[in-house]
Amino acid sequence: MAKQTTPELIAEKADTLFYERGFEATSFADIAKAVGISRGNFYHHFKSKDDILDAVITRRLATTRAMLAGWEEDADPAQRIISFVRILIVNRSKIMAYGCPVGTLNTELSKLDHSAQNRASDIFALFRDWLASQFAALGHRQDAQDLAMQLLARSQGVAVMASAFGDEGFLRAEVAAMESWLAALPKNLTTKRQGH
Amino acid sequence: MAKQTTPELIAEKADTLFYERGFEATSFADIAKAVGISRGNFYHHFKSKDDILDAVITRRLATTRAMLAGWEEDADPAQRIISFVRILIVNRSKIMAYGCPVGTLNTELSKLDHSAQNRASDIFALFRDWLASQFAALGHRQDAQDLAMQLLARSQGVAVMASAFGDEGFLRAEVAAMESWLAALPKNLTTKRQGH
DNA sequence: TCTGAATTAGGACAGTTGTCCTAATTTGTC
DNA sequence: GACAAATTAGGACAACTGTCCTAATTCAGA
Repeated sequence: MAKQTTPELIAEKADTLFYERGFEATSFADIAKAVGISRGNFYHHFKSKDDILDAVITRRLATTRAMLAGWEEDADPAQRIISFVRILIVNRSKIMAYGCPVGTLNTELSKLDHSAQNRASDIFALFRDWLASQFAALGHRQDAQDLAMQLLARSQGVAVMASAFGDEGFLRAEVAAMESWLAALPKNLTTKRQGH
Repeated sequence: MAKQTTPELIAEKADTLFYERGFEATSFADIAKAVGISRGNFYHHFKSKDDILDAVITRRLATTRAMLAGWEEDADPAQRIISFVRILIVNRSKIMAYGCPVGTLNTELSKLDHSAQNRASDIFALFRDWLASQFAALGHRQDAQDLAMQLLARSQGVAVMASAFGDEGFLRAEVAAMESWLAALPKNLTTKRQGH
């Protein structure tokens, strides 16, 4: 593994802190402590806190792309979608403690009326477009985007409720229900054409 | 209308600010300005910011109970549930700007590891239990709680995505889909008994 | 080994935070 | 109208915020 530069290390630690505590609630002092550098040193790498947020979003866009690319190794689009659904299981501890990193960041930036909210929603757009292409590969050309948004929204709802109630059982039940829903979707509609 | 006491007025203005900006991002100065009283005056009514949060949650519990009671005037349980779903439409402007007040408060308090998060989730519990009793009245005795949680989660997912993308079309489409789902639910299962 | 650039630590800075105190004012009751 | 209680304004307080500066250190290339 290549050695991490200081800006990369700052972005990584800030990413975790912004997720676990929120953007506003995380101070420079918190990040400095996590990285192990002095507070005043930040401004050689980032000119403001918003700049760090920008780097964190860029980082999340990159890790999301990498994760989606990894799921592409599975030949079956249905299995790829199941990989997406199962991140709820894989990350269940963090999700029950802090919610979904993408959803909660978007929510916070909306409230702060922060200009970076548009870039944050691009992370959602990555998932949406990737899911839509999987649904399209399953033959759902007409409603690929709708199905993608539905699944994305449902995952968000699960994350919010599981975190609010600390209810792992609900999370697991909903993941199972989403997999059943996926299996029950009509397939091989490739040649079917619906009138406009 | 009875004249509002100062503590009530503080709780009302804080309620709005906590919703629109978040709990942490709202300062005493912000609330003081909204109420029109001096900053130092707070401590005669509330001994800390957490005390104000407590009053805000108490207020939200009360307004939620009142709203649910209002919906009870409709004789048809299915229509009552539709009243719930349609708050997404009624409050769409605020939801697209700030998300769901209940969900976003729970999310923020989770991240802050705040002791009031349990009380905040009680607001969700009010909705869940009320919805469950409506589903039970529709004949879904066995799975009333599950259906309530599903509908609650779906609403939360819609609020998160509609706010992230600023997508009113998605919000409206999902409300319509939830109403269709409700209409398609099997009814009059009152006499049916499933084992155990 | 020398030199210029990159990186660092530590602190100064003005502003804001939640909290608390005191003194003045208003209020309700006799 | 007098008086005790409730309520108010305004500011003090230490701690913390994001930002910025300067001087010391480390590093890379000749």
